[in-house]
Amino acid sequence: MKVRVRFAPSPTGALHIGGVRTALYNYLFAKKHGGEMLLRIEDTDSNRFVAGAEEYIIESLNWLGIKFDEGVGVGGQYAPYRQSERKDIYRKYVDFLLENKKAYIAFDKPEELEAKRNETANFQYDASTRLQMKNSLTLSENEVTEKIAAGENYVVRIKIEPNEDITVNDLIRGEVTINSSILDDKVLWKSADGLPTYHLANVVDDYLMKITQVIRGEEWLPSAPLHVLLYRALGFESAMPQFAHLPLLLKPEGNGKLSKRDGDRLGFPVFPLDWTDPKSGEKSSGYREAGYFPEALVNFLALLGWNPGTEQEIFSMEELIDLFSLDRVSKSGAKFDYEKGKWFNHQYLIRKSDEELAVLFNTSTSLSNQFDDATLAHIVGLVKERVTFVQELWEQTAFFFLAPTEYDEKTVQKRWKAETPALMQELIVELEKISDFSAANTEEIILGWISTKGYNMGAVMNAFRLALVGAAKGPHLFDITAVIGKAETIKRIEKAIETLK
RNA sequence: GGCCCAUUCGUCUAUCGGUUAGGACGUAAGAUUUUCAUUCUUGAAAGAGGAGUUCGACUCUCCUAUGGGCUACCA
Repeated sequence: MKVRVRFAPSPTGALHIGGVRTALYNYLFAKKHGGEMLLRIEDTDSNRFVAGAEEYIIESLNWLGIKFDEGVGVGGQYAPYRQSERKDIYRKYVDFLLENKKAYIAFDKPEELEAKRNETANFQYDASTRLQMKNSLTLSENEVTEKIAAGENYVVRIKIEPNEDITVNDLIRGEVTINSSILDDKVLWKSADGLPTYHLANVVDDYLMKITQVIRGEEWLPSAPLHVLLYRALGFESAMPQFAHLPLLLKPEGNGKLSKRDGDRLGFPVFPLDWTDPKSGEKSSGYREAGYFPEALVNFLALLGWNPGTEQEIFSMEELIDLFSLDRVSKSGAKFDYEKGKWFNHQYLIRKSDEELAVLFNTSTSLSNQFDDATLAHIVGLVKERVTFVQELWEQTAFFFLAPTEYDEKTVQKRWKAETPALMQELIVELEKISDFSAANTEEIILGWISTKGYNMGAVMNAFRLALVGAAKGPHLFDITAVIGKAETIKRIEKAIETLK
């Protein structure tokens, strides 16, 4: 049977990083088995619908290279893929359940239920209580039809038979068994917006869309037995998909799972892309805008809860697909370690060619075109080991483009002594004599000059660096002089002498 | 409260009854370097606790503890 999985987010805001990982695992699993993945939008809660969320989800996954074979934005033979557009389909199945006494109609109002919960500790709408409530089990058929005819609102609840052990065979956790008595008669059809709840819509759609594996977060594990019961009641049991409940992504400190509401307050983005909440106007940053490479984020996320059992850390999407397996997914939640995420980005950055980085660098800053492409690539290559993000390249290379306007005070105190100006004057004289200003040649001549004169290497070189860079940092000094050239090198030394005295 | 899931260095993890418990991030020290960084070397750092099962448990079972999830006409 062809593997078919789905990623089924709810458009209630930006997709967070945990959702991204779920999508990624679904994708890896599907591709590993030559199967298909579809995108279904679970918008059955009209109250929580957020404009733009659907587009955001699609753009995010697209950026990360997680591609759908079918679904919203792609189309396919099981369309529509937006649950709000499938209302009539669900209604048929609810009616089927009603006819077969697997579900019943209930008229209890939210306030009445609320009151019941307040007066009875651990109140649950189930086999032990439903006969005390207002529903088609306690009311006569006439009363029910009259109420409905009178326009009274009602919900449809599943009728859970008590005292039955229900076992869910989870691909990650093995057998999970619970007794049906602890389950409540969940609402399947809401009166508030005339739409099914997640449970019903989810089961019906997975069945109709021929889903073979349901790979979702662990927060769904408690309701998995309910879903199994729903498959049975609907007569879908023989086509029931397998379940795999993924461990959750946890906050780095304190406790709880990572959630949308964390925004930036944890000190790092929880969203793939920048996001502005349309209602509150609150802005949250995303990994893309923070400077992450999509491959790096994918690699980092893939390893949060899964590993191939080897000591390899860097994987391309193709390698991940090749190696992925659900039985190597861990069972316990993973705390999110942002520092490690940065390391992954650094690894991807240093693996990029100087030319490729130069292009990214060039577009990320608005520099003057004082250097040609080859020189720019050369400059980037000199410093790329030092940075995590492309946008950090500027602070590491600014002195190639601009002469220092100020000099780091500590370095001045340490490296610029009374005798330094005279030394620098001599250095200028030596530099003037050099015709081949390449790094190697300049270095040979200057170091030779220092040693024949018996000067202190550190005294000359550190002051020289201070004059060129303005601080005690930067790559090999003669790599800098070769790039900026003889005239600029001398000019900077003269300026330092003048400024620092 | 009830139910479910989990538990190896600070963090992500390897180990599928017999290992000096390995790797990575982070961290400490040292080396290299004319600066800073890189790089390299080395170090510190873990099986929650208690009972079993077994010749032998990190690994299997149970209990406890801790963490997490769920417990809506939200997903």
